[in-house]
Amino acid sequence: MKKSQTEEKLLETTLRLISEKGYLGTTTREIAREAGVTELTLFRHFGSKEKLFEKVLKRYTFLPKLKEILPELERLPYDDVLRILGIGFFETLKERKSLVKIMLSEINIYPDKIRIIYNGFIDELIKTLADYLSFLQKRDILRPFSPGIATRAFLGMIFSYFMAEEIMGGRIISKRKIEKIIGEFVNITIHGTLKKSTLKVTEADNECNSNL
Amino acid sequence: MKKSQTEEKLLETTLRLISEKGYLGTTTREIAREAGVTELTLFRHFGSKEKLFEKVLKRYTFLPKLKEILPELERLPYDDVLRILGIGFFETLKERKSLVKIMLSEINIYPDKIRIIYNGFIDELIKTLADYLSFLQKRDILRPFSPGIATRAFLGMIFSYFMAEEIMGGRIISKRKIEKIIGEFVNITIHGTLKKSTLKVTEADNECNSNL
DNA sequence: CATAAATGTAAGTACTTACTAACAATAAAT
DNA sequence: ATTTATTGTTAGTAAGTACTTACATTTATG
Repeated sequence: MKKSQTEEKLLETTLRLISEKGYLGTTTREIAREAGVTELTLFRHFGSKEKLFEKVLKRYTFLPKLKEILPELERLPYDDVLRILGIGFFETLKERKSLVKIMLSEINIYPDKIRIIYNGFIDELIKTLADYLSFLQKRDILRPFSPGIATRAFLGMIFSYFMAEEIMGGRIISKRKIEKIIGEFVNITIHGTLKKSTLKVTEADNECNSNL
Repeated sequence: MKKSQTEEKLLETTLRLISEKGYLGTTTREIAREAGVTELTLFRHFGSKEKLFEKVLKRYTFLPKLKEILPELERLPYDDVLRILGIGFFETLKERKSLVKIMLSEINIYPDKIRIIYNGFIDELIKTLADYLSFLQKRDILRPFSPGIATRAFLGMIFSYFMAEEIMGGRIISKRKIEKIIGEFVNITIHGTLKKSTLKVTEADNECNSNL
């Protein structure tokens, strides 16, 4: 077999096994067997278990596709932007579920390696969406609030739902269902961030929360 | 030393070490040494490493205190209820940070043991808050939406923030800062769930989201 | 003080781990 | 077809793991 093919198979297998059983819970013998090669081949290609792990993290990093599609979205209505971004975020998490699992379980043992991936994905996404919210604020469409925190609120709803269902619950959520859920999340976020005048609101609605 | 004191020390030490280095990354030798006893003492008390781990999970389970305080809150204004519950939720996560770390890193290896804890805490909290939202909907204070999903949205914001900062970021968030952040989360949730008429809104605000 | 409960010491077992050495067999490239 | 790159086989090492046994020592309690 060609060198690159063998390495590819080993990387795949390592990603899967470590996401299922953890770094320490996965043995090099097992990886090699599941990849259909000898343990020695594994070491000839990657030198050590830890180097193999590092290559896995580099190879299966998140794609920055969400950041790329946002500029095209800026002419769509607010709720469509949130919906498309939200669904894209969830689908990315689902595609990279194995990587997410590894990040969660190995963050304490390899914080540096994991944080590089985490920041490269989340920070940029937050910044992009926050800039968009900030833009809508300046156009007086959204009420005043911290765009960074609102972004984290919206993405946080989705991430927590993913965590609860797909990671902790071990369930696989259908596309239809997640679209419905994210639709509700979008509604809450829209009503929660739109300027009241945009909602055709009268004045003196500051105490609206206290009269219950 | 008294039996109970030794066991207590061992349980504490196990919680801390496993939360830092994972179940497989923590050796019984190390636990015993850090607890100031012999490895043999550990086995005499708990029989096996796994049984010790189970006792740790049982002992340091989340307290259901949030559920208990909610009935007293029902006469407070909506925003105060959310704020108090949100801060309480975050503080609980922070207090049990070690347990949260263990749950995240061992969910794949011991899904049954972990899910018992997870469900015992989260499910009940969601149900309680969702019932409260449902109650406000029936009194026509909140607009129609799924109470369960809205609850998960609100708690999800907070949980994700906790994950991002305290777990992935390794930062410790001050009480002052988290109160400010949760204040923003509460604002979004309130505006996102209150009935428009409560916001003194005119009719025909259905298309408000599409005219951007 | 005396009895019993708890802990320590030390040695060891059976097993698993990441990783290596020497040599033979196979597949790919020229 | 022949060289070269890649893999397999087999055996092994040194270290670490959870856990045990037998016996001595300490500590708490009545």
